[in-house]
Amino acid sequence: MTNIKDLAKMSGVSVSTVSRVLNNHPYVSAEKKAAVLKAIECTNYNRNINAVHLSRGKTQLMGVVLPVTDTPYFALLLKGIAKRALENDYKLVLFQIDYAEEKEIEALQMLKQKQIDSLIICSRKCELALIQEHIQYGTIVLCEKTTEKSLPSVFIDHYEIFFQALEYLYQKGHKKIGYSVGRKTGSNSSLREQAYRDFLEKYKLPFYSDYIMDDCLYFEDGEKVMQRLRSMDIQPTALIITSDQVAAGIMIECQKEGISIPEQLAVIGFNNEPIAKMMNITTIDIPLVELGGDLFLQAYHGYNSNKQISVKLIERETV
Amino acid sequence: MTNIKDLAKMSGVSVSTVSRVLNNHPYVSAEKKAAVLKAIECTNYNRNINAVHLSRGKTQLMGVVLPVTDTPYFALLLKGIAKRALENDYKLVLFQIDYAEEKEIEALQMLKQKQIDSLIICSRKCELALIQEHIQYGTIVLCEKTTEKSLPSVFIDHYEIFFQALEYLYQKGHKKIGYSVGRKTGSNSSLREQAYRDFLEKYKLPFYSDYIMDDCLYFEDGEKVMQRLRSMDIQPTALIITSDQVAAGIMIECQKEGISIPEQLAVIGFNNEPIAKMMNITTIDIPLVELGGDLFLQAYHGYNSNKQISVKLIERETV
DNA sequence: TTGTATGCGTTATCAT
DNA sequence: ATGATAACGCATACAA
Repeated sequence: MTNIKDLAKMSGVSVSTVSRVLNNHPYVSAEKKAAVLKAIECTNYNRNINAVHLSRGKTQLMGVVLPVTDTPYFALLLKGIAKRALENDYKLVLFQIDYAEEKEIEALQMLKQKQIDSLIICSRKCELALIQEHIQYGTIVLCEKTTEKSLPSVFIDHYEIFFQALEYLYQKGHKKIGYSVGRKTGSNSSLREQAYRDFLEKYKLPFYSDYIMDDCLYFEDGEKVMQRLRSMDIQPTALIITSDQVAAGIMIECQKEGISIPEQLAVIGFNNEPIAKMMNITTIDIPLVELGGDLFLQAYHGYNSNKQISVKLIERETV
Repeated sequence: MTNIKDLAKMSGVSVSTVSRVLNNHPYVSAEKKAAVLKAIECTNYNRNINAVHLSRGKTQLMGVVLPVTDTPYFALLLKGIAKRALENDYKLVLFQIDYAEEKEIEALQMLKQKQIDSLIICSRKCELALIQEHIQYGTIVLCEKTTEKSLPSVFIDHYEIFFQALEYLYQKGHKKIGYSVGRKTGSNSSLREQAYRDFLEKYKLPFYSDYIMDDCLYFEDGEKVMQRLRSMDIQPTALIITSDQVAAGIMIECQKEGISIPEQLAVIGFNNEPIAKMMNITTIDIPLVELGGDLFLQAYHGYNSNKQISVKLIERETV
């Protein structure tokens, strides 16, 4: 492997001059530049980027923490992040951590160790305090509401939108409303449960713990939801499902069983995934790709702000 | 930032001893080790990983090239890769390159520059010769049949399976068969077209160029397929669709229009995605997660082999 | 078992 | 405009 020292020797200049040519610095004469360029050409030279990183203290690498990549929510978020990364010539280090907290901490470690310049945490499991400790080592951006915690974030207000969806169903006459989430852990789920409990409180409605169904991430989980529904003494008349693909699974299951939607069961999906449009599912439109892009840009520029992304309910035919 | 030099000074040993402690080398006395450990504790020391990389010439980073991450095919492949990476404590650098060849070359560059130790190319656009040139810099594993090109790979035989699907439809009485692909570029698509042409040749069937439909990646593209079908003078009686989610889109569209499947239109999907099971779609089962895992392991161990993953047709109710 | 000295490849500082 | 040299932080061959 040839290095700049070799190049310097070959082209009869110093290493500094070679470095200047490599980095397009001004103040280097045309002849010398040509000589260096020629040497680079001849030797098929390649810069050792690790040396550059060590010297500069930066890596042009951004970490992305997410539990899984094969659900629409995270896939679209990642799509938005990756798109902006591509535009800005930044590389992404993927931490697909499958809800393992220790791996989340590992990502924080990598920031500390300067292997990555910044970090986007799409879904958090560790304590906020731990994240706080690490912001000194690089930019960290969260995808949850952190306005009062002085941590950078781009987020949607899950409490607000969930409450809104519940109100919508209530206006339509529903009093027994269940819902599904991906995982019970995570700040989004907490916010949703809070909204749910506040809603019940507001209208003096009873709380049934089995109305909250977790582990609903994939299409086929729609089947599971319907099974659970059957096992309930008092069945809900409406469901809020936090992914359209799960909602679609429910619809297909209902079709098989002859349950008519929305007459016998109302369904609100989430994300406004393409499948929601095709199957006419009433849903919450969340601009996930845009959200991902904003996450990237905020991490990229190191802004310490909190940006809320607005969402809206799209009325279709399942309520 | 404290470094090993500081630690050495603090604990009254040499930098080498500190390094040994850091790397769990044997032959270091308990007292000195304790002293170093204490110094590490006190100073909240962190190793600068870039310096380690420079010194070692390795980064523990593996690159993954793929066009998009939000289609089931690539999402599941990535899932398999990420799973193995997690197990083996390896980090992934994601090149979500959106079919841009120059970005593919950039990944090759990063291998050359030692920013990544190895590279998995899930979908290729650049010349094989270019890849050949780069294997000297690190392990590269492809996800396509490369048996004769002496390039490492884990693959499925798209020609064979496509031909088999065509034969299956022919046995069922279909003579006008169309198909869809994600992109026309890419080796998989070429193989499929070859199988298609050979099939037509074998049974002396006519070739209609509009029977090959590209840009079918997402659920909503099912709508597009049906539109194209309507515009044809002679409509196919059967379709091979290279993603179950597109096939699902087609089924929903057909349901809306009152076209009965398989009576009026037969459909074979691909990948055996969860949606295929729920909607009873006849499909080609491809163990994508396993395939992804094998891609990782081969890149990880640097094996120079060619592993074929077997697939099978799953008969359900759409043919 | 421990320490010294050198290398890794580049950038940055400071002369000239 | 150019060059010498000192960082950057760590690993390791070699000597002791």
